[in-house]
Amino acid sequence: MIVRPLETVGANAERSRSHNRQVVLSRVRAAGQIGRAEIARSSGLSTQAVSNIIADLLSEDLIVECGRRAGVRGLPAVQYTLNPEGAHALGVEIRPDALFAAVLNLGGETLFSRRVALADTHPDHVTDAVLSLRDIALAENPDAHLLGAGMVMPGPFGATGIRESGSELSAWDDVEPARLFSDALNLPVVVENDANAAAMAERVNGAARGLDTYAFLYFGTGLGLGVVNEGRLVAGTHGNAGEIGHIPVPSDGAIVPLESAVSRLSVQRALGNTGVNVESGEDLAQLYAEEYPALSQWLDRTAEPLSAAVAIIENLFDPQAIILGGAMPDSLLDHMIAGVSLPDRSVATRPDRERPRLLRGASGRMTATLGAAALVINQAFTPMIAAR
Amino acid sequence: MIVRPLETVGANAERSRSHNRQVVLSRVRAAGQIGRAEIARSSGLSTQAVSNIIADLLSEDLIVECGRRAGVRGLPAVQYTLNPEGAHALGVEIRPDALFAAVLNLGGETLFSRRVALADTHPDHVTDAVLSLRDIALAENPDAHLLGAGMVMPGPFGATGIRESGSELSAWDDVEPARLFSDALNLPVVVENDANAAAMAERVNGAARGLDTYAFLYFGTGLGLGVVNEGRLVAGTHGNAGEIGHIPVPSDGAIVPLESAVSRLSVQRALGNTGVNVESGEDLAQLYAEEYPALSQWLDRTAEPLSAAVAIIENLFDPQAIILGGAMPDSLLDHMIAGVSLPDRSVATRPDRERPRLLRGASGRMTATLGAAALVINQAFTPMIAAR
DNA sequence: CTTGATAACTCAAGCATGTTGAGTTAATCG
DNA sequence: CGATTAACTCAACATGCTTGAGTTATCAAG
Repeated sequence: MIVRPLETVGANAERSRSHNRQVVLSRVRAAGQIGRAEIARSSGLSTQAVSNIIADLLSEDLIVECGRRAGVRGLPAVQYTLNPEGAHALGVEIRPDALFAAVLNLGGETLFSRRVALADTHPDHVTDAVLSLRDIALAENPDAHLLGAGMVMPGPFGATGIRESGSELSAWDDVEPARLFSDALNLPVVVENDANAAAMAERVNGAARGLDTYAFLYFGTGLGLGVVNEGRLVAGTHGNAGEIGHIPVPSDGAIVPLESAVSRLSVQRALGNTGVNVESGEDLAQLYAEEYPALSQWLDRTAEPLSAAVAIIENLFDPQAIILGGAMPDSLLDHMIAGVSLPDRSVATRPDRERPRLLRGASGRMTATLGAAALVINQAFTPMIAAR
Repeated sequence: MIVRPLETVGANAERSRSHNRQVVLSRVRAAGQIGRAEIARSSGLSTQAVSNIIADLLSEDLIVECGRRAGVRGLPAVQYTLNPEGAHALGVEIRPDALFAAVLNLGGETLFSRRVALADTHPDHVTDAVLSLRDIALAENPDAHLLGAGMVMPGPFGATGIRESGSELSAWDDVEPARLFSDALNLPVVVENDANAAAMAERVNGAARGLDTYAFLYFGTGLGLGVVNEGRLVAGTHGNAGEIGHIPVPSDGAIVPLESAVSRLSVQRALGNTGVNVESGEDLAQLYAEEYPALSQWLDRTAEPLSAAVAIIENLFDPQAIILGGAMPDSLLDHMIAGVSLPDRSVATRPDRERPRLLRGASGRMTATLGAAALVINQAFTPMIAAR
């Protein structure tokens, strides 16, 4: 029950059905409400096939009937919508010092979220902690029907050049986390890094609703980028794509790694130099509200490197939008977005845009955890033959 | 018969078969030679299903038997390989002043390539020219069985901020090229930009053989990037992903667009300042062999911006390799590759790498044209349910 | 108010394709 | 040389989609 096997797989009747169910579900989600004939037209399936699948989905409570469409000739089409409470997903974020868990429903609404401290990051101990959080979540939501679990772990995965001793969970190097948790939870498990997960959270219930090609600039400890292309994460060879914190950008006449200028750590350092210690997002929001000079200066200095990063992302990925979010107060995110100078010479400059090029996404310390669950929700809507 | 409809489509028996054929073909290509049972194991299909498909492929001459596997217990497995001459693809590159065409076989070998001058870039005229080139190609290769045609056109597509008046084919703005050529040629047609097409050429028969996640830095007029993630092109919202020429990079203390420092145009300008006019790749190769100072200096100056670009690509995409190619002589490409300083702090630095991080790809003015045909060849090996 | 057009939907038969399990064949191993 | 192993074939079977005829509910036109 592990995910990422990645090899494209052959189709048979059973897998076709599973694929078609997801095609139908994704149409229902995209449309909000929709009738069978319309799904059939847009999916290339016969109305009969769609009818059969709809009957299945109804009996599993994944969708519900919601009236009939009137105003046109012919038999009024019975409309269907997602039933948000029809299925749920568990999201877990593992950090060196704490464990976060959340439960989302199909509609992307948060039903549960919790933090527990983590004394020991050894895989066995983490597994126990995850199991007990799962139990608490299920005790508080007895009707939750878990489709699977998403796990967020500190990247980059495997041994790479970006190792910083101490900052990672070294005992995990020989463990295959997906298998470990899948066996422990007895659920399908997806593992992703924080930025990718957070990007998915925006798609399931956030600024990326309705988008399928976008990038999410995630403020974590450093800075990460989650890229979604045609509804699927661009993960790279080892799942380490989007390490945007390390790219060289201009800042005040020098070339620096992006996250040394634009990140939580960077603002903490800047404020620390003035003797101010920020612990939480609230502290930052407070200082921002007070127009604390060192913070304003730091924000001003993010404009240049951030603009460069935006230019890079837009030109390399041609996304529908770039979303900023994560561990940074909304007010600061908005300020940074306002400060970005969007180059006119960019593939993103088009006369027919109907959406801003930069958006603010979900922020706060649960962002990645919610994203972990969102990975599973998104999967429920992603047709599966021929790709993960 | 247009490609890029993009919406995931429902599966039925017929589409499953088509998908499975491509799964089988891709396994045969990947393995070089392989038996039915092994394909079955790796694809999740039954041996019987694979046998049936193999029988089809044999009767269509797409594969051929090539002996039996010996040395193991049990009935020796009959092995199959691709028949390179089993199918062919037409590639066409449209430039403002000329039309290039090529025919590739399934093995990626070039059977035909031709250039004709283009007096008029009006769609009707271009279509006529394409048709007559197709006729010549078929006359010289009467046994060619065309699967489809790939078209390369100057990007970016649609109206964007990167328009440079005159450099584009403005009469094309209201035309849907894929439909136009599909109707004219009566073949399935794929349209891509030059960098993306060139990237595919490397995969079909070049430096990216066996890779499925890589980036191709393409020297055209400017500089483009073709990104392949899990065997599929990352095209972006409007097919304009990979416009790497416009990203800001450091060069000699300044921040410049990458292609102002690293591109064909850039080297021409640098040499032009010394009174030398380079017309062709041969001129450049010649100057390089002569160690012409202005060229050496230009090459030295590419190292810094190119290194930045490589760092950006590696950290954003986590590819198996980055390939440099296009309109630049091999000797210059090699020199540039040697000059790139690969950061140790990168997701690409891993102990278990068995491939260089930078490779030289196909170069020359036909690169993109061959890539156009390669798009079609690649498609023949790409399972199709649930994605373009 | 009737009649026809239209479109969604259902039913049942038909069909393509994959699966299963019982043989068959041809190698290696002991 | 017999046992074992593994690839392969055959035929019955299962699944899930399609097709085409028939039903129902609405709108539009006379």
